Formats: sequence, structure tokens, C-alpha cells
Amino acid sequence: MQVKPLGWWIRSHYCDELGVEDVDQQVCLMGWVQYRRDHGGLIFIDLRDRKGLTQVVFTPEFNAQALEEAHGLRAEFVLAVKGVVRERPGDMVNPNLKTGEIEVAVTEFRLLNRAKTPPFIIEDRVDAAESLRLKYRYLDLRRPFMSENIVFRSRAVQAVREFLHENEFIEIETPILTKSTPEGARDFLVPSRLNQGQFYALPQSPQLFKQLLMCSGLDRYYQVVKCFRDEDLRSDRQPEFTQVDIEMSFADEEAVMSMAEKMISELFKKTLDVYMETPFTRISYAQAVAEYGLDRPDIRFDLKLRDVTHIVKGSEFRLFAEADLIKALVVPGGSILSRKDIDDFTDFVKIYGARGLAWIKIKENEWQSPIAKFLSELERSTLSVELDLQVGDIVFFQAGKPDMVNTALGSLRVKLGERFDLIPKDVFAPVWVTDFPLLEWDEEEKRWVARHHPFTSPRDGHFELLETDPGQALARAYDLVLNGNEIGGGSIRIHNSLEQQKMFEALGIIESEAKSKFGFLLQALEYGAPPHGGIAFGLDRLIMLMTKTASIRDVIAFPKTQKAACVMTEAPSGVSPRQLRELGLKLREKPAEG
RNA sequence: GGGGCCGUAGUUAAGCUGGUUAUAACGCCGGCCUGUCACGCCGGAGGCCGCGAGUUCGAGUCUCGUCGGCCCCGCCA
Repeated sequence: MQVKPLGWWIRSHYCDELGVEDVDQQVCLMGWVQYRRDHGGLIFIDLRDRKGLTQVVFTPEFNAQALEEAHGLRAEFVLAVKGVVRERPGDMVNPNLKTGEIEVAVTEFRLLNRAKTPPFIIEDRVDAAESLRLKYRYLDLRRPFMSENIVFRSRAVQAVREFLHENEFIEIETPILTKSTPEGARDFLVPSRLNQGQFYALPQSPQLFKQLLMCSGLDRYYQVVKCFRDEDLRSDRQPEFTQVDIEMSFADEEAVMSMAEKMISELFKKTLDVYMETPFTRISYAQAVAEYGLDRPDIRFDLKLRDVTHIVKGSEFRLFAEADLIKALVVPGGSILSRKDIDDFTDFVKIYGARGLAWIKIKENEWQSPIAKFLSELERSTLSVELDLQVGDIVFFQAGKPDMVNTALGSLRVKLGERFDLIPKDVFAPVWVTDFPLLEWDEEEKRWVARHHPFTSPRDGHFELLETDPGQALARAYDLVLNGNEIGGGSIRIHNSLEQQKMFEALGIIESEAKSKFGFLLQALEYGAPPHGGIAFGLDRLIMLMTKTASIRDVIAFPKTQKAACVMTEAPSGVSPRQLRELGLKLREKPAEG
């Protein structure tokens, strides 16, 4: 069987399109051999393209020569098939296939290309090792699961673009080769050949450019844009990722948030037919941390943390007595947990720096607990009343530094939500988190750093706090959280040069550095900068949630591994001595290989 | 920087407290087959047990190191 050119053949249908209404039509399909069922005198091939499968049948009645040749077909061979659509008799209908009521009887076919036996079978139920899938990514993307994710992503981006264009936003590209700035994540650097010893940085986000576009009067900007951060990876984090980046002039936080939630709800309506009620729920940062322990609360289930410091601070239990904060988490019906379960949860909270996990099982006549004996009668009764404890409940306690207590117990809350099946599937629960602190104390650098970024405006009247009590200043910033995942965040920016300089001062950035790193921004703000603000959405993470995939890699065509490498191209790699010389670079140590 | 899990035919896995020739399924190759649909039946090939040391009479199995993949903490405005 010879490989033949495409010639003048033209595809008439995709492999998901034909049905009984097309019977007797002459059609032409093109695709890959999915399954081959060779009966000797009769051969069935399931032909696959990106849309679906169609059974084509080679029979001697239609073309004996073609049947003869088709014995040589193998998985993943590329075919063009011409034939007649036939209705299948009732008992031969395949109800599992969209095109299962028909088949295409082959009158003529062309083998367009052969294929080696693939390293793994191209189908959804085969769970090949991820490293293998990544090495042969082009094959992995043939699987319906993967290609559907990629197609969905395209549809979602399309919906976002439509919304933004309808709302007067202008798509504007910003530089990829740009300037390294202090603050924030580690930069990816690109050496400059024409300016030896100097480096570009890849943008962590187009933050400054979009603000400058507002200064330009372009008024409403957006961009679907790659961003780069040289930090460690996670299942929801890649070193290069895509943001839907938005900025608008003459807007306060209400304007940005209302625009953003319209965009998100329209996106969900258009692509998933999911209705989201607007306006979205809002919660302050302080309340989020108090009740959920995290600044990205999953509000799909209740189970809130309770501050019990005032009740048990004076207890004889040393861990409580020494703690700055003691919080409790009551799980109704949780006393069914075994010792082993509790040990596992204890190990889990230790990840976050907890020393242990205190617990009390509320039984009919007693409190079963390693710590009950340390609690006075009053402490017990106060806990019982304030936490409304019922027989069958379990109470977990976490005590220590506030950050640790909140993170550990907040993470445990999510874990318990899963364990007790409290999290409704198929629910998308967006929530705005607002009133973030403007600054955070960086213990390592011994200075205040911007929690969002240094261009975020403080709330009215909070500028003065920068000099008196920086930790109390609140930001005009907002995060959008979906099912416990941060999917977007933004702020109203400082649009006054003097205020921006004051902010740099508060961050310990000296004037000369501010001038050299951000001089262009400070200048731009002096030439009539409009009030402005914006938001950026993490597209990959958003798509991951919408498609309910477990990893961000499943919604990115060519992702990187945890070591930020591409298994397929083998990037990163060494470069030739000549390339280094041209760039004026010299490696400190000899690499293993060039 | 740190913690954890995993690496055995092409693939997915099994391989017990170390013990003869390392199993199975799918895939692959050959043959048969006109109604299958993850076709079926018969036969066959296929292994540096990730790599390197060590312990041992003996290592897929135990120890250490190393490489790779994944999950997590730190980090990620």
C-alpha cells in the first residue's frame, strides 16, 4: 500500500458530523486510524479527527481492491476516505458514538501517511506517565481529553475578547523584552548583545505599560498576554503563564469589579452555560482570614474557624497558654474519625509549621481528648456554649503564631471539606476579597513590602498611616477567588507622582533607585495622569477550574515540568561558546555539556 | 532551600519477611475470520528491573548516592 498525495481531495465533513439525515450522500473524511477491526473479508476502521470518530467500512461490494489494501492499515495511519453514508441496521447501531447510527462505506481511499506504533495508545482511558506524555506532547494532544481542553480554552478566550470589545476595550501589545524591576518575583533575564553586560527582563506582568497607556488617554486597555516569573512551580503555577490583563481610566474599584464580574459571568454563561449571580459576594481580607484562615476562601461550604483565644488562653495546656492565637474548627459528626485519620490530619498541619493538632471528640457522657484534662469546668462549658457543641462533633484546635494558626487550620478546613464531602461539585462560587493590607513586613529583608504591588493606591486617608503605622494601611485592592483559588486580582493605582514617590519611600526604595527604576512612571504621572485601575486574571488557572482538570499542564499545549524544563524540546539547554562570546558572557563553572 | 510519593517488556501494573527461568493485561509481529465497534480465535517475539556504589553466599526486593517525573512547604507584589 503506497502513501499517496492529497491530490485534489477535499474534506466534506468532520468525523462528528454525519447522521441518518446524510444517508446515501457521497462524503470525504480525513483523519487518523483510531481502531481497526479486521474480519478478513470485511474491515472496520474508526476514523478520528479533532471532533470525533466515524466508522468507515471496507467491503468487497464497494471496492475489493481497497479492502485488500486496507489489511495493511495500522493505528495512527493518516487516511483520506471517500464513500457513501449508510444507515446501520438497528442492532448494529453503536449508542456510545455520536455517529453510531451510520457508517461510511469506502469507495476509494488514500493513505496519506504511515505512523510508527505510538509510545502510548491515543485514547482517554490510558493513563500514561506524565513525563512520557510530555515528551510526545503532540501525540498526547491527539487525545480527546487534551484537545477538548485546548479547544475550550480557545472558546473561552474568544468569549472574553467579545465582551471586552463590546465594552470599548482596546487590545494593545506591550514589550516582552523589558526592564528588570525590584520588588515582586524573580525575573527571567535576557542578555543584550548590542549592550554587553546589560539585560532585559521578561515581564512579570505588563503592569507599568498598561498604566502608561492610561496616561496616553487610551482609556480602556486589555491584553491576553504571557507573563514570566522565575519562581518554583506548582500544579497550578507555570513559569510562563497567560493573563487577561485589563486597565481602565476614570474608574474606581466599584467600576472595575462590576466590569470584571460581568465579564466572568458572561464567560461562564457562554462557554459552560453556568449562571452566576451578580454582584458577586464580597468579604474583607480580615474576615476571610478570621473565618476561613486563608485569603482565598472556598465559600462552597460553611465550616468556619472560630477564635477561642479568650476562652482557653488561661488554660493549663501549655501550648494554649503560650499561644498568641488559638482557633477552633468544629466538624459536625466528625467524631467518627479514627485515630489514624487524626494522625494523618496532624501530619498534614505540621506541613504548615504546626507542632501538633489538638482535638476533642464530643461523646454522650464525656469529652474524649488528649487535652480535655487540661481544661477547667468553666472553659469546657464556655466552649460548649460558644461553639454550640453537639454529641458526635469533633473540634480541632490550632494554637501559636497567628499566620501559622490561620494557614494550618484554614488548609485543614479544606481537607476536612473534602473528607466529609461537604464541597458541592458543579458549583462555581466566586467571591471578592477586599480591604487588603497595603504593606506586609518582610522578616528577611527587615522592611515593609507591597502586598499587591508598589503602584497600588492606599484607601482614602490611609496615606498618612505609611509614616505612623504602615501595617494598618489598607489598599484599594481586590482579589477574585473562585472555589478557593485566586483567579484574578487588581487595584486602583496611584496616579499622582508625589504620592507614588512617598510609596517608594515607605518601601525603603531610595530616591535615586526610584528614579532609575521607575523614573519614566514618575514622570508620566506628572503629565496629567487620569485616575485609573485594573485587574488581571490568571487564564490558565481559570481554564483549569472551568474544565475541572487537576493540573494547569492539562490546559496548556506545551507546559513545563516542575523543574521548569520542556521534556519535548529539552529546553533549557547549553549554548555554544560563540553565542556566549557574542553576548559578552562567561560561565562561572563549566557546564556538564554544551 | 526543605519534606513526601514514584521509576520493572512499547504501555499500565504485580512481584510478600532478599532465594532457581521476573508475571499479567493491553499493545506489537505472524496466521485465520463478512457485521465488528476497546471485534474474536490460534501462535510468537519482546527486559541493563532509571543509573552508580554498598551490604550479602545471593539484590527488582535492603542501604547510600545520583538522574528524572509528580505532590507539597518556603518562594510566587
